[in-house]
Amino acid sequence: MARLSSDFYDRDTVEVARALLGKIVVRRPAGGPLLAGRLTETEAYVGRCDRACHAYGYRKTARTAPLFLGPGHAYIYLIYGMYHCLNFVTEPEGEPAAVLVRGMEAVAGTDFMWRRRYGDRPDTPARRRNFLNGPGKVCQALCLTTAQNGVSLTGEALFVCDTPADIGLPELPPRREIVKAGPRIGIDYAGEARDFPWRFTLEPIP
DNA sequence: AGAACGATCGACT
DNA sequence: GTCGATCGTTCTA
Repeated sequence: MARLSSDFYDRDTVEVARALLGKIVVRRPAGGPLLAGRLTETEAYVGRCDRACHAYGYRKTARTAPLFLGPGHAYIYLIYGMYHCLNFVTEPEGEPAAVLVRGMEAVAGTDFMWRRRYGDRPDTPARRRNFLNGPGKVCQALCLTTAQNGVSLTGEALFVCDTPADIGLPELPPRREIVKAGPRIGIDYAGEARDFPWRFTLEPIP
């Protein structure tokens, strides 16, 4: 299956965060169906210069070690004691940095992901709106926990590809969309980095 | 050893 | 809009 190689991630993190929008994240959970989503919201985190990054100032600890594995690995951590966040490690090896996945649209395995999020609760407009629009929600739907922390994105369990055709699915209809940049969410503690416009969303053109 | 806190979410006023 | 849940990581002593 055609997937993005480590070269895709081996460059400036802000560029990767933008380039990932519209791409397809693919997950094969053990004993579950193929899951896929179209990325609609990302954020860049750069250890070298960004107080909001867990590896700010090249801080290497047990938690941040995956950020030093080099481009094309997953960095997944537990937050607030109950949710997980998925990141793709970027930049050349030795530069700890990553792109946080904050949102996506379901492409494959939708029913399975719905069950992961809501169990048997029925479909409502509010639940549709809030299905996959947050980092913890994405990990819940994709069955991602720290068990997958550090895995290579060139493996089978988790990777990104350009289009659904790359995994044998029908192409999606073309859409009018633009990339919007803005400040990142939930990092008010991060000093000057608080205002970096490193959050990217894919928005419909009005 | 102990305390503070967090790249969140959902329930509730 | 506010607030609590819940626990690993990190820092301080």
